[in-house]
Amino acid sequence: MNLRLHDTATREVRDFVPLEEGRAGIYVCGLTVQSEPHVGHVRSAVNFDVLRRWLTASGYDVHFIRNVTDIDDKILAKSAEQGRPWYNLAYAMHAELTKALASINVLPPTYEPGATGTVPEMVELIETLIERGHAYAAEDGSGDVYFDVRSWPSYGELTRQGLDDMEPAEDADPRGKRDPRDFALWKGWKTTEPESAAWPAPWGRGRPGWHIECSAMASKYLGPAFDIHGGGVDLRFPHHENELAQSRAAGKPFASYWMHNAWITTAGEKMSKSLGNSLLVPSVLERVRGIELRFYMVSAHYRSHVEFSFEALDEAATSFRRIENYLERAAALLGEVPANGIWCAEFVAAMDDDLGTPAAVAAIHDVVREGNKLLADGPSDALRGNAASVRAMLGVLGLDPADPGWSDGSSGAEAEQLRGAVDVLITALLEDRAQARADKDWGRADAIRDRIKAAGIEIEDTPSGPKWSI
RNA sequence: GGUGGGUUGGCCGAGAGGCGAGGCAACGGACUGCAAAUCCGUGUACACGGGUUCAAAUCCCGUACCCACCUCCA
Repeated sequence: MNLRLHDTATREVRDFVPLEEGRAGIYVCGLTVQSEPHVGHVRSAVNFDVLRRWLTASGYDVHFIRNVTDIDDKILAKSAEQGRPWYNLAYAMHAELTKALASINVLPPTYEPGATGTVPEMVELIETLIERGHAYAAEDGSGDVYFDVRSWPSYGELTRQGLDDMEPAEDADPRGKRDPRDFALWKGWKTTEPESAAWPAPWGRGRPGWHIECSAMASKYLGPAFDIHGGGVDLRFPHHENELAQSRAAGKPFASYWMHNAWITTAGEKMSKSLGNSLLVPSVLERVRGIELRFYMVSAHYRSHVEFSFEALDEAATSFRRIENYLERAAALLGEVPANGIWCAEFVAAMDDDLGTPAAVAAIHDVVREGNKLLADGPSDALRGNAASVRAMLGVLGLDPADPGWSDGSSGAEAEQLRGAVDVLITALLEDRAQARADKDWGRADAIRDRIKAAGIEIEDTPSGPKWSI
């Protein structure tokens, strides 16, 4: 079976046919770097990271471009509020985003262009649109340039909306627009804005409109036609609709497939406020590990709305530990298990069916159950193959616990040393307990175990002796 | 007004006409000195009302409720 993907433009799951055999170009709308990322923000990144990994695993040469919007109205407003330069805010928040994505093992894109670094290409694109009669400089002398939606008959094709059915924007200031639905390609500099937030252009200094940046960056790095364009559902309209219109109006075929991920929202209006900051990625990671947060996200289909709750998050973490425990016990028996095992047929079928990660995870659980049975019979090739298979499938989802991508500061040399020290101490206590057990002095044996437990360390008796874990 | 999505067992979360995905929790059993972990077993879930069909969570019609988006900012 071949990979099939849901295409927003056709509203159906279609076979994925790349423009060029064996190669896939993907453009994903990243974030506007205006504040710290919360779990909702990073879901999109995780979803498209899974797409990218599956394509790569399936043999495609993937070119993955994810942009950063580093200049826009919100950034200007927030930086003014905070009394710091806009570029400082954008830079700092970009760093936070990078950190957050690394903490959930999202691979760095092939390239991460920023809007401010692509201004000349945007100016070129706008010039083309003006030449072709699809854009015009505002008549009010503001220096704004607008896209002329009436000049593009197929406007609305992505979301299947007719221009005349759209709710008229009553509060919109028509300014120099010919039609209230025309959107800004270029925003003329205003005296209230910092001079550093403006770039030279034939229509006067100014800054790019929101939509033009993605058209320019996608074309620059992937070409006028590319395979997949992704982003959150809220971007379908107006952002993606506008990108599509302006790109096609400029003579570029643009994306073959449009993919949109659903949101994570918070439960109950009453709670949303109090949850507020606690949903920032670093804060969630005080409760669960990055790999567990990622597992939580991957457990739901990317097009399904997820209502975030800490209960569900904890449950997902418990579920993931079952898989992780299996791999640990297999490794204890076999030594290092290779990461290149085979994917089971159910897993492949699930992933090929529009990235059916919930079914893929179920397939992994089934293999783990088989593995747990094999574990009882001691080391074997079957066990090795099974564990390698689990690692391989987890790897496709970015969830292989042994992936170096999960190592952070806490698992460095210092942590290793600490672990060694704890091991010596616990081993001494376990020797006492073993003696007590040999003497059938259960009271003393359990007291030792309880004491260790009170320190936050669990003791499990396994066929190969007691094992400790934090 | 327009466009699209949703409502599944105690909980999370798949599926899209025909053997109850998977996980978490619970209960029973096996194993264990006791645990833990693991394995085996236990559920008559598809918002509501009609209809089509040998067969409907799944298709059709209607109803209710919820959500997203509708042109800088939404």
